[in-house]
Amino acid sequence: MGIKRIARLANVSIGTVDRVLHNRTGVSKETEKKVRKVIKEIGYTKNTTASRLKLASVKKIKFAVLIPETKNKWSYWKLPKKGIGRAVKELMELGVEVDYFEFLDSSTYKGLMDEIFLKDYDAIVTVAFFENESNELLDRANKKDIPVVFIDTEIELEMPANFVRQDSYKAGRVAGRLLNGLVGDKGCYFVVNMLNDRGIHANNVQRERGFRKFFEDSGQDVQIRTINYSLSGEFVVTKEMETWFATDDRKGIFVTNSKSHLLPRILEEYQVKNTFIVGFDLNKQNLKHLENGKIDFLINQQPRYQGYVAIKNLFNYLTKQDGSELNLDIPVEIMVKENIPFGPKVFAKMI
Amino acid sequence: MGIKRIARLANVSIGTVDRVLHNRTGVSKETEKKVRKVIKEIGYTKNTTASRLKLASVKKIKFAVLIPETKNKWSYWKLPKKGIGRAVKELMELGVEVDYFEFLDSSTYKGLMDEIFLKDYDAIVTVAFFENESNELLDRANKKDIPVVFIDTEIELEMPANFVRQDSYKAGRVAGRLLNGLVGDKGCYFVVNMLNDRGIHANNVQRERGFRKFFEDSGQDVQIRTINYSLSGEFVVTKEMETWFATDDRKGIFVTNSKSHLLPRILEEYQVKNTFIVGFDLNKQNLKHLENGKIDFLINQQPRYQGYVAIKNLFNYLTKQDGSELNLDIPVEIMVKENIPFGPKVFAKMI
DNA sequence: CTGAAAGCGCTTACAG
DNA sequence: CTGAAAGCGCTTACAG
Repeated sequence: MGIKRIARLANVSIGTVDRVLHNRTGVSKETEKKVRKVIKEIGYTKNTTASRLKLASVKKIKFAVLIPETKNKWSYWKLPKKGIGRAVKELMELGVEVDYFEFLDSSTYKGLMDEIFLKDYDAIVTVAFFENESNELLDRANKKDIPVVFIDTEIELEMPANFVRQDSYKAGRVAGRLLNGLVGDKGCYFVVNMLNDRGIHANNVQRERGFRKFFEDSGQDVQIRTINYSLSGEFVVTKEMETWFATDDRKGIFVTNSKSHLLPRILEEYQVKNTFIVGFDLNKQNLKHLENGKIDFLINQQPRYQGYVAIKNLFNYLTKQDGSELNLDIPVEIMVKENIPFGPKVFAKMI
Repeated sequence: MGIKRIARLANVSIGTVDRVLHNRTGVSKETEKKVRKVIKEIGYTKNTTASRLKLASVKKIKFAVLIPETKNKWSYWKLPKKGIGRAVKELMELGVEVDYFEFLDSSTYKGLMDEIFLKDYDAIVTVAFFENESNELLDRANKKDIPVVFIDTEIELEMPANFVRQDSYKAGRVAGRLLNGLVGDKGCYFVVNMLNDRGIHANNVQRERGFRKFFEDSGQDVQIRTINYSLSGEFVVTKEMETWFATDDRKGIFVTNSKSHLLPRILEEYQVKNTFIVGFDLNKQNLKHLENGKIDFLINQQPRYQGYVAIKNLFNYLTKQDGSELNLDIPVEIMVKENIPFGPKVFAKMI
């Protein structure tokens, strides 16, 4: 069982077996053939644990993680980072290390990317926010044969890439289904996009597309209006919103990002009743409103799990050539008041 | 770093360090104290991988899995078994082995339990279907210091026990929330329990309790009627069902087990319209009806994941004394047509 | 082109 | 009560 057995059966030393297994030079055609035959016959598979035990001390596996800043107290990005941290901790004794690089905008992204390529990382986990920069990173990584996983957001790139993210289009369809169930087929629906300094996010665009497609496919005669708000500065109620509040009484609002918690207070102020809300992400404010019934559904992207699984799967790829899960579709998890997770136990699944 | 360093710092041999670490006898108080001090100072933690690498060859970790029969083509129990298989495969190179025992009823359960205790298993994964037998198993395991994890179903036992299962009461509440959103507060609701030979299942009872509690808590004036059907033999439409079909036009049906797929055909036959259905489990027939819109929501218990995580967490307990996750609350996963997983990728999460 | 030896961190069996 | 040696399966550095 193992390299020793192969060596014995093939009548060579374990050093030679190792050379064949790693496709290293310095083995005669003859010997190689002999060894490969035995490997195949006994159905050898490498003991990754033993391998890493040895390598942990001499050849670390180093991850570069390039994500948005997490300094902000309620930063969403704390969550994937947490998942990454947990994965790294689990793999620490197998010689895994990580460096974090946190960007602010496309320019800092570029600068940190340069820094990353100066050192020799074995794999990169990042976020595809900027098309040009993402393409550059992927290109440079490919040339150096460094695997990359993009988490959270999928955008179209020039080369095939690995994404661990929720399918935003699908999530939008799910939101359509949920609101439709509550509001009915004669309703008036609103899609609310909250924009930050960078403008609208790729995920939000896809979510709206999916939402609209849901109603299109179902052949229902519903009205859907989109409202874009800028979140730079104070959140103010515009004229557009006021007319919106005055629409007939069956309403469904789909907030395409994590800010759905901004709506209930405003709706109350304007005495808008019977309005259902679907939003994204289990942040504290959103959960509060799910709890008190002012938000009806939240969609969870399992951000912790995304980070965790990106590292784990890259590790499997690097150590076992198992790249089967470098692309991962995170399920669209539907949360209501009654199934929100509390306590560490439930969250354990998502890490 | 490691046992060697401790030995050097404490001026003893690694053998002695090992004795202290494993609380073995044959170390003088003096030496022990000295060694413990160093261990504490350098914040030593054992390298589990190295440990298992050695032990894999001399001391296997053997799991006994005692679950209902999986022979039946569509057996639900194939799923946890699959998850268990995957976990065992992942841990194989660390010396993990498993034996499966499949029972039919309480008597075969008892017989297989006896068989299990004849050999020396390191841990047991089973299902708490039979109160007496479960208590006996737990008691005997406790006496031999063998950890046990019950999956799928939680029942009250005489001693504290580990459960990896979905909270059925909570799942019932979720079902209430979902149907309520669709049917409204003046609706008439039905709870349908499908009984097999063993009578009603503990999970079904809890699901119904949660469902009813949801409406009680929400203070809504709704009618809820329970109908129990025996599934032994043919599924027939009873007089009771017929009166039920004739009730006013807003209807919600909560099927407390995996058989919700039996209803759509019957409702059609009796021309019952506008009736919403919530059921459990992503079996093929249920998914078909979710797809074609005849079932509105399905609740997933992540059976694969339950099996997987039971093994993984028992392994962590046995090798790292980490028993923090032997009790696990599997999230109540809400499925609609738009977020049903297809293909292996998505299911990867649940294994 | 090939082999023998040392070592990763831990465990065990044996010697004293 | 304590230590020295051998070994888990793999990798590396060196010798020939």
